[in-house]
Amino acid sequence: MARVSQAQAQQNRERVIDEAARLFRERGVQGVSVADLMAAAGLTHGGFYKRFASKEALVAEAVGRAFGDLGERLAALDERHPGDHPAARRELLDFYFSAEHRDHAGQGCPATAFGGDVARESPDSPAREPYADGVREFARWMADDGDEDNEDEDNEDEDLMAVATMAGALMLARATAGTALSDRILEAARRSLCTVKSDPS
Amino acid sequence: MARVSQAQAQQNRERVIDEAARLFRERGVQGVSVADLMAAAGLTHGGFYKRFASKEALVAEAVGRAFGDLGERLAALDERHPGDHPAARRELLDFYFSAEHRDHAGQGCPATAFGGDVARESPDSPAREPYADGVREFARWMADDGDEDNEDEDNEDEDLMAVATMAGALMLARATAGTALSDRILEAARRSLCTVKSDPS
DNA sequence: TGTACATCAGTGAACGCGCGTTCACTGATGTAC
DNA sequence: TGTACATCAGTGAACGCGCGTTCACTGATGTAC
Repeated sequence: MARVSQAQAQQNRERVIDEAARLFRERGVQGVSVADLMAAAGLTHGGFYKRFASKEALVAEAVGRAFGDLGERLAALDERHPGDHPAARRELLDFYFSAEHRDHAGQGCPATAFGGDVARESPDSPAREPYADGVREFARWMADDGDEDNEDEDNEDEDLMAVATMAGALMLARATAGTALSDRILEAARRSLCTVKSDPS
Repeated sequence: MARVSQAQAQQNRERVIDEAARLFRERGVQGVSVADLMAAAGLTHGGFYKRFASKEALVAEAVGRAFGDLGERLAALDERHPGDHPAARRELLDFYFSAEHRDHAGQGCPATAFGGDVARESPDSPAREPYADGVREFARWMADDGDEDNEDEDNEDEDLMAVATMAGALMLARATAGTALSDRILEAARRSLCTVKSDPS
């Protein structure tokens, strides 16, 4: 097992990014070593720097990948509820505030899972751009009322706040996991957000 | 400089906890070494294990300290607005969503700054209890309408959601710091929360 | 109040370990003819 | 289509470094008389 076809090499690179997107969300950027990542992708650590400039560069790609996966998931929700964005949003919120989501950060919301880590990256860290882009897109999806045109500023605010409340509630629920408070937070969030925007405005 | 009076020793211990509460919030638990902490407190790292069982044990004390400081701050706000809790809450929110608060996590909200780290601690980590206690107390302060008695369940939900929105907005603002989005998030949060509860219910 | 000595807070060197990163090497892949 | 060889994806050992933790030591503090 030494040289490998270009197609295989590209696949290997993608697999490393996928594993990074999962493991970084689950254990934090500092909680996963380069060797861990490469092993998770079925490789040895030595080849890492053939494909990535540094661990920091991979973090940026992992953030982009995680938000990309979220985008695909959101698009799939819209396809399952054609012409009924509020229904898609309701289904998202149902998952978002589930114990399942709280207990599996690795497949979950990147805004929450990467939030603390990106906040502490240096101001010019390459991870910041994909993170901000991802949050913007996420808020836009929450806002999107099909093709209606009530896109005033107050609405934008409201949808940013929906994302903030979602990320905050999920973070608090995870940090208090195992207590009754954690379940209360998830329930309160579901109640709060599912009633605010689920009726056509 | 070797042995030191018991009073001095106790003061030194407190100083280490204070520095931990500050540095852990600023750089994250994994971003600060035991040697860093002891140096910040003006000591050498060797003596650490005379006062603390482990770094993990100090994390728990630092979380408790940070929430304790928050509690004192909230009490001081109430004293500055006697009999007018909504005004105290308004003043808190004004600070909470300020650029100052976003840019100085070390002195800021522990629910936000410790959230990601505590979420990733093991289920039986000693940091979890002070964290959950702190969040409960914080939500209770947000709820407290002086001595009125509209403490029904919906209200509890509402105040948990206030804390979730605050923590989420602050985390997102920090992770997107340096972009226009960050300022928009803070402004939207201020607008959203300052109007919801500032009028007497 | 003064002396003798045990205690122990803090020091600094050391421990094993895992980190991010580098590099000489290997052998299948891709290519030139 | 077949052969000869350069390329380079992945390997595994090694690098310097900083981590959490331990420990023998020091000398001022606290205490017994």
